[in-house]
Amino acid sequence: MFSRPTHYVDPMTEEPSTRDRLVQAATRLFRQRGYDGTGLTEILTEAGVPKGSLYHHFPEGKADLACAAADWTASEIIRVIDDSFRAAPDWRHGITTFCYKMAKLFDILESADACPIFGLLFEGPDHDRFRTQAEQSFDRIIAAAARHGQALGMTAEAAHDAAETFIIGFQGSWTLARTRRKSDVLRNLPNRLYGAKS
Amino acid sequence: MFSRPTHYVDPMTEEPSTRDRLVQAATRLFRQRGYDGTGLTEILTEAGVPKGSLYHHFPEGKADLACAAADWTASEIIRVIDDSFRAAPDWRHGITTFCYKMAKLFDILESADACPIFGLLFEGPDHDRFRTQAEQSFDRIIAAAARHGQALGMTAEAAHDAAETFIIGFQGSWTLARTRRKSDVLRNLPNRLYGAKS
DNA sequence: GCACGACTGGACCGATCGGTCTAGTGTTTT
DNA sequence: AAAACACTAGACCGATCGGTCCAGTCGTGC
Repeated sequence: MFSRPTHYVDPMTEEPSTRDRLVQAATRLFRQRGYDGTGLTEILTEAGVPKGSLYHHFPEGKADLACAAADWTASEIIRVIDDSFRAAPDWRHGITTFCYKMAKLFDILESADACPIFGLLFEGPDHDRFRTQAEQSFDRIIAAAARHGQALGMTAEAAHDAAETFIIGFQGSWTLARTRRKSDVLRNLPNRLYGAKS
Repeated sequence: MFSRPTHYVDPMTEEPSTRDRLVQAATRLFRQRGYDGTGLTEILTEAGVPKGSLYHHFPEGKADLACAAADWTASEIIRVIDDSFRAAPDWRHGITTFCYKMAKLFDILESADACPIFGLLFEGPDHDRFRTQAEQSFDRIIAAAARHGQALGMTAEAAHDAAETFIIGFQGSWTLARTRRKSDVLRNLPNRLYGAKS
């Protein structure tokens, strides 16, 4: 029997692993202050982890950590998408539920953070690595949404298109919502995309 | 007679003023690497300006410069919007022209830069100042687009709404175009928003 | 001429950056 | 018991960060 990989939360203990605490602290801070705006010490303090551990789990340091954070975020987003579509009778309902869920998150974050989805696209020295990472994460997210579209009767192509259009609109809406500090911009997105009246 | 304000380009000389060179270098670099990712020395080198001058023109330093850059960018965007609508027979034509112009810019920038419009929203220590600055700039841009909508027969409300929806879609499209390095995402935006076939 | 403000040029500063390195602590394997 | 390994702990490093300061250079008005 091979040992359980330590970078997942042990379901038996309450404590997330050191690695996970790093990833989650990093996710939060990168979203708030951006890649270059966040110092390693800040992340380490928030995670309650010494520097040595960071470079053990992420040999390439900050960039490595950022990619892990992006990956983790994408998975979280997909989870919310799946949740939103679970009981949705049609595409618009699923999208609307997702927007409302995210608007709630937006309010919790006090309108301060970057869009969780597109915050994946960090600037930074290693631009191309981040770009590639972001591209993959987006495609995962879009594919997840498209799957639900297909399950609701769309053709593969139509579903992919609808998912893409939605993610585009969502990203723009989040940013505008942030500058205005109004989560209703997010709740209004379905009306913008699919016509007034819900 | 009062002296000409030195922060505008003297139309008689070719040389942009020191202040303008700073703002333009800052605009370019902030767009490429973000606020925190750009060092002052980098900006100063690119602009060919010593540090003392920066703090003469922008007493509050980097933050001041960033706001000036955001303002300048907004004006440039509005200029492109006005250009795009100059000969447009209807809203969709104006928007389409704008998208094509920006797609061309996107290609020139080699897909590397952040969206010129929403790149205005810097992270940074002084978050609220930047947020306010971004909010005003967005409103200026949206108002500019809405004006053209009204001139083309929309009601004030409809025009504002259409402009807002478009800017939202544009921002999302730029980001997706960037991760995919495909400017066609921008050119396709009118089809997404207003239905296929141009 | 000379004084004065606007502006330039750049040395200098403490703080913080990301990253390295080594010592120490457990746990597992043999 | 001992060696091997996974991981923690944090002191330490040179580089670079944004910002300050002041001496020097103009152009202009008195």
